[in-house]
Amino acid sequence: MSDYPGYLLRRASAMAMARLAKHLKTLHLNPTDATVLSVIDANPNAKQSEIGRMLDIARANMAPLISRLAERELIERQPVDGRSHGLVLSRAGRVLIPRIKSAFAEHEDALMKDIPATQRRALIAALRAMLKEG
Amino acid sequence: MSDYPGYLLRRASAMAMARLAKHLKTLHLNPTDATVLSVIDANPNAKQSEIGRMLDIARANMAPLISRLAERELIERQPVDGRSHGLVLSRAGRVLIPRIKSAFAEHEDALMKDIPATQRRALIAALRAMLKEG
DNA sequence: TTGAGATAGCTATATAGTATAGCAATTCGA
DNA sequence: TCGAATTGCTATACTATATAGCTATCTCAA
Repeated sequence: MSDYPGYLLRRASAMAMARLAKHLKTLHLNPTDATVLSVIDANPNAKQSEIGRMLDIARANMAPLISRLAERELIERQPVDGRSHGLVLSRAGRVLIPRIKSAFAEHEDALMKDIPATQRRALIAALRAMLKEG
Repeated sequence: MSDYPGYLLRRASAMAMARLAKHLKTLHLNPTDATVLSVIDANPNAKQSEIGRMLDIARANMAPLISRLAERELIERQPVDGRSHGLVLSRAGRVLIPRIKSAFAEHEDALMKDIPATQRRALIAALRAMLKEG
């Protein structure tokens, strides 16, 4: 429809998110939950405030998100000091990780399917540059 | 944070939308309203279902959006046939267009500021390819 | 050592964007 | 001409995100 990169960005992102959400539905996870789980996997014992900062999720929104994952027994909270706790995956959470990772990988492959390698590199560089001084 | 193009896409889009929304606030418009107005400007007398299809906005969501713009007297509805009507800008709507356009232009410039021309072309091509078989 | 300020987690609530289901009127097309 | 599709619309739901404020805890400099 448009030549505006900004508009293309919006549309492409919305399309990609919808598709990812659909795929993750088989795991009963939304993209954010799945991302949080894989970040916890990669950063065991990180505090939830740290996870939130990494993913740009506000403290207020992290709280119910983490409670939900804890209630589903996908993660565990381990006290670090009096006010914060480290997050780790539970057994069930660890079991889920390979499936999350392959869902992400499939998703990225589908996105990049028709994009030549040179363009991919440029795309990544361009998106990084945009984010750098967001 | 991540090397996943999909995740970068999501973050870049969110950042860009937030920034655009902030700029458009001076016109008391959100990005969607502003986009609809400029599409009506470019396609006078298009039906609202057509606008919706162009911008991928569901019929159910177009209705209140268009009512709002009509209530603010930025657009007018002209009967086309018994069930549909063409949309045109009102005087006030036309007055707004240059300001909307320059807000969009500034926004796109800001996004592309640190991105060399070659990368821009690749970015646009890549985003188009993604959307093509969304 | 203590007091101010920062931080962590949390609750409640508000706002916005989008999705689903369904309705009545109208138009299209085999 | 009659069934199917289209248009505009309402009501509603769901999700993501934003705002404000609370308590408890920790940090650090005076």
